Amino acid sequence: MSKQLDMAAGENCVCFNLRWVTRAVTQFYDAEMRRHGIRPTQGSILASLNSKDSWNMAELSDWLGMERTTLVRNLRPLQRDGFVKAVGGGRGNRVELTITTKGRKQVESLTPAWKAAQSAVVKTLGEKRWSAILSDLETAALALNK
Amino acid sequence: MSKQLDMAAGENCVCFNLRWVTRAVTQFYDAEMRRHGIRPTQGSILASLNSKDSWNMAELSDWLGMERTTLVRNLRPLQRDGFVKAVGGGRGNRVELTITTKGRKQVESLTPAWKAAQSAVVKTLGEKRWSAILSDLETAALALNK
DNA sequence: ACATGTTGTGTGTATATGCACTACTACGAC
DNA sequence: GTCGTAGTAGTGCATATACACACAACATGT
Repeated sequence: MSKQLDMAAGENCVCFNLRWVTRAVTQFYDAEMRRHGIRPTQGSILASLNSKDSWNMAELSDWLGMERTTLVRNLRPLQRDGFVKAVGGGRGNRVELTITTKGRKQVESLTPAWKAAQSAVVKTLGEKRWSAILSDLETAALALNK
Repeated sequence: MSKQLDMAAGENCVCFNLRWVTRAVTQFYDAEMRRHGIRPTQGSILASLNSKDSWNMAELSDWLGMERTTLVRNLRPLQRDGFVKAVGGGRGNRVELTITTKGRKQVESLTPAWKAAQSAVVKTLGEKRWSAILSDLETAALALNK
């Protein structure tokens, strides 16, 4: 049987459905990661910082697809907890963002929890289907950013 | 060429990718809807209220897949602006949530903006793929809620 | 009548998100 | 040199999110 949804019907709002699923998935990852004192969003930021020596604000926000001013605020708990160091910055000045040693340790100790969540989520549809979905969603998101 | 992603690699975190795409899609819908003074999340809530005469808090949060305490707060701007009426409520008492006449009018005047955004987003991948993706994502989200 | 468990609602605190706006720097045109 | 413009970073305000907790009403067993 086909699973066609009527995309002109309000109940099938792409935005609402994506937000709904994202809430559920985020809660699932969060449940695995919270005992390390790190949220999924923060984990993504740390992982990016861990993959390249130095970033400035605009570069990193671009990479993460996160609004620049959102990133400014999302970095604060990570700076407060000593996972990220920001040198320079202030109005008009470039800031140099780097992950600290403590931050790298956090990424490492976090990895098993992330893997557990990721693997459980991937199992729901299988790797192939998830790969196709993420690839399609990336296509859609990039098309909207034009 | 195949588009297989390595789902064990950190860059392909399902949570991060869903959050990223959802941010982009939400911004897109929001750009269409904001001139009506309504955000996408609020629109979803109003549309639900519009589809059934009376809800209480737990029912509606369940229907929306939105944490109950999140819904309590998300309703506030809608009550403040006179789109939703809450009768009863308070600690321990059931609340009866209903959309007002003003709320119904808002839903109607909002519909063209929603349709414009929905249609533009659907065009990025085509109706068929979006239907399949939403259907799969629903399967995944339900599996995680077990 | 009373204890108790279940259901239903709201608050405290913290993070996540983004538009409009401010403010400073750097650099090129002149 | 200075003037304008593009680039970069941060703030004000409002919404969105959810866990831990508090509290009230109700059913039910004793």
